[in-house]
Amino acid sequence: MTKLVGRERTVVARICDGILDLIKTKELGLGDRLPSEERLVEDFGVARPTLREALKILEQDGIIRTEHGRGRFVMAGAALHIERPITTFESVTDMVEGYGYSTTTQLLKLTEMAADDEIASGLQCLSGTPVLRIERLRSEGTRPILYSIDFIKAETAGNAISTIDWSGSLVQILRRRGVAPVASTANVSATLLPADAVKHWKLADFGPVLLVTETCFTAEGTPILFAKDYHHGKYFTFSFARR
Amino acid sequence: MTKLVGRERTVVARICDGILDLIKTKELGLGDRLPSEERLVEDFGVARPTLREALKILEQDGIIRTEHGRGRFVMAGAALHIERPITTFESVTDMVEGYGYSTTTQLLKLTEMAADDEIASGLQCLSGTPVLRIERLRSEGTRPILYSIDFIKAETAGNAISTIDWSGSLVQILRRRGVAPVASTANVSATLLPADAVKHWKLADFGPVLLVTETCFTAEGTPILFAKDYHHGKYFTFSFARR
DNA sequence: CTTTTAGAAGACGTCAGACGTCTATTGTCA
DNA sequence: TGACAATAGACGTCTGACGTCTTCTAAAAG
Repeated sequence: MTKLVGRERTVVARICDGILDLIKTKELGLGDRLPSEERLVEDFGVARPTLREALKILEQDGIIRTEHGRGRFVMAGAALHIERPITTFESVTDMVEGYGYSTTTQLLKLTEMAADDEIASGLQCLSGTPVLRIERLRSEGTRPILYSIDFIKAETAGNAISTIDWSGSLVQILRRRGVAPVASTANVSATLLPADAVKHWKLADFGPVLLVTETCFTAEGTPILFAKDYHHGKYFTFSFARR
Repeated sequence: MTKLVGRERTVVARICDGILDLIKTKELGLGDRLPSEERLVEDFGVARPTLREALKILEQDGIIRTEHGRGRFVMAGAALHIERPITTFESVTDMVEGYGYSTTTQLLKLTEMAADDEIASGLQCLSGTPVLRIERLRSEGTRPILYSIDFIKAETAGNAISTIDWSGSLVQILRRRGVAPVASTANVSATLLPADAVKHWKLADFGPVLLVTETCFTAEGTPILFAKDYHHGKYFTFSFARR
């Protein structure tokens, strides 16, 4: 599986890391000019096209800026280092852990239903397609901090519904079934908890919530999971870079 | 200013657009294999290193995935097309317009003050540094939808404070002063309007707000603007891709 | 002596061709 | 029939060269 033991994966990746190191170790500051391609080629012992592929990546990432005839310069993006950018795909479970919370997950309700328009649009299937609705609540101690509703096509779970431990990471469950989500389109808004959830599960005084609605895709581009995560406003805040 | 009239800027950019077009026009679907480098080199009439720079960009963007010895494949990222991704830097003014709102901006209060810890951290200056506090309200008709507080160093405005029309786009004002913000680190959370703002400006029943706190940087990496934008929960929702 | 201008140097942009390595397929041999 | 070796296709990297853009400098003009 992994043949990248002990060294970098590719030369290009190694160069990227090398240059990022230069910036991280303050050898290069904001606005500074990078060494010329010729110098970098010498320093890293690589060919120019290879070096340029690496530089293009950094440029694309907003780390450096290129000016024809002048050189390359460390850009604001280099300072825009975000600890846990929301733009990096990760499971809710990992995200919550990353925030330092140790939560318990409670499966509120597991139902099979027909996809309504919103779900069908999220999972890119036809309205009425059988889907699994997984309603869960994560709590830090006794305090609920994340109410979520996940939808997956019923066929994805197959007939393993009853054997699955739904209180674990949904992403991991899917990964084990060979349909690992690797990316998503997401949407964030501020709202309140759904009224029926408040009533059914006694979730009053939850306050403003950060609602993240996302459709997760496999590497092949198949929508595999549609999720609505209601993050307690006091416990969650998301960071990202804009450029 | 613009020497890119009539044609693409660079060959690499032209290739990127060309390949994205292939995907957009459905000539290439999710999971499909791209033509080989050799074929693409022929089709686009470019050299292989040049082509590869373009492909590296698309790979970095999550549009395609590369497998050594197998080829390149259209990835989920290609479907992850977001209309107005929050991860693209733009002024609040442009953002609001992009949402189709035609708002009027009201300058609530303009004060000079000493930076507290939060502001100092945002603008990366010392606590106590003189800053301008620009408190504004954008309304759609009579309905307030965006309450914002912006901070810039007093020295940035210089002695032009009184001559500036603060109801315009702050980003544009800065741009005209030669310190155009081009990127930012941002943070989003769900909360309510600050109590004092509600009281002073009669902003009750605003409901849950999406608070975006961001530090904007110039191309040189100088923090130039620290902003707190309270978006009305019912009127704003932000999209982005995660990968 | 000052100003203008042309040249050179430095740096990025692109092209051309070659070789290595990885994957998958095919065909042969046991 | 099954295992293995050869081969073709595709990406990864290297070498070298030429074009264009920016800047600086030094020579030429005033």
